[in-house]
Amino acid sequence: MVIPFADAEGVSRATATLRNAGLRPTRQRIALARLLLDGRDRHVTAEELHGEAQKAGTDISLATIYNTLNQFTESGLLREVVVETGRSYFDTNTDYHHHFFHEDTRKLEDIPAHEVSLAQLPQVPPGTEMQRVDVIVRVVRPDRSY
Amino acid sequence: MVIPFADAEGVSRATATLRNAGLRPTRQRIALARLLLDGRDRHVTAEELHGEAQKAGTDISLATIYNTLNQFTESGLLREVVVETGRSYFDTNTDYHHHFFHEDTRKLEDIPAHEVSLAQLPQVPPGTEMQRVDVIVRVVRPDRSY
DNA sequence: AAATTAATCTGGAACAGTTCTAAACTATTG
DNA sequence: CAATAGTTTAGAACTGTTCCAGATTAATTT
Repeated sequence: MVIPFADAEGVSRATATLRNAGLRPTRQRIALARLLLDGRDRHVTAEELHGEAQKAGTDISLATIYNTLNQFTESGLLREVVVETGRSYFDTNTDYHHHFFHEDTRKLEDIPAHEVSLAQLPQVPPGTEMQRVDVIVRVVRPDRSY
Repeated sequence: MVIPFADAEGVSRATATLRNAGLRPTRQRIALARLLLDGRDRHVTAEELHGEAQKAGTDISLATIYNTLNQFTESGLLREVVVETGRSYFDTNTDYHHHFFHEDTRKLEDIPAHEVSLAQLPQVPPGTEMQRVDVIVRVVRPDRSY
C-alpha cells in the first residue's frame, strides 16, 4: 500500500517554492511541484505528467496540468522546449543549457552547458534584442539495415 | 489582367527541378515550385503558401499544399524549421544556416552561416549519430512602456 | 471559526494545424 | 489512346492545446 505524499517535507518545500513564485499553493500545484521540482533534470509533456500524477494517486484534470505547466513556465520554475510541432516539452532545468533530441524516441536530453560553446553570436536585427538562444542537436540511432 | 504563369521559362525550370527530385511534375507541384523555389530565401507556413497560390490564380487544396511541402522537404528542396508548437515553417534555403525568430511577429529570418559559429560541439550520446544542429536566436522588440 | 471573496479547478466543448481516406482525376507508359 | 500507377481533393478524423462557465477551495475578513 502506497501512501501518496505522506512526507510533510516535500509538501512544505513545494509550498514554499510556489509561494516564492507567487502561486497559491493548491492541492494540485503542490502535487505537481513535488513530482516535477524535486531537483531532477527532466523533460515532460503534459500527457506524461498527467499520467504520472494519476499513478501517484492524485487526480488532476488535463486542463489543470496545462494551466500549471504554463504558470510554472511563466514564473520561471520550468522552461519550455520546442523541438517538434504539435507537442510541448517542459524542462525542469532552467539554467542555461542546450539539448539533444532523439528523433527516433522523441526524447530530450540535456547537453551540459560547457559542452557546447557558441564562439560567435550574430548581431541581432536592428530594433530587437536577444531573448534566448536555443541549440538543438538532433540525433538518431543509425540505420544498420543495409 | 493577370495571366498566371504565362512564362514558359519558369514552368520548364520548375519541371526540371521536380524531375530531378524524383517528383512527377503535376500542375500543382509546378505552381508551388515556381512560387517557392525561385531562388529567394523564404520561410512559409502551409496556410501562407495556400493563400499565395490562391492569389496567383491557382486553386490548390490545403491537403495538397501539405503533401507537397512534405514531399519537397523529404526530397531536399525545402527544410522544415520548428520554432513554435502547432505551426510548421518551411525554409527555401537548404544550405547550412541558422535562424532568428521574432517572437512578436512570429517571423523567421536567416542568420548568415558565418555569423554563428559553434566553437565546440558536444559528443553525441552513445549509439547515436548527429543528424543536424539547429540554432535559434529568439529576439523581441524591446518593451519601452516603462 | 463562519462568512466573504477571489482564485483555482474541472469536464467538456472548441480550436488550430495537420494527416488521413476513398473516390475522382491526370501524367506516364506501352 | 488505353491501361496503370501516381496524384489530388473535400471532408472527416485526429492531436495537442485552450477556452468556458459552473463548482470548488484557499485566503481574508468579521
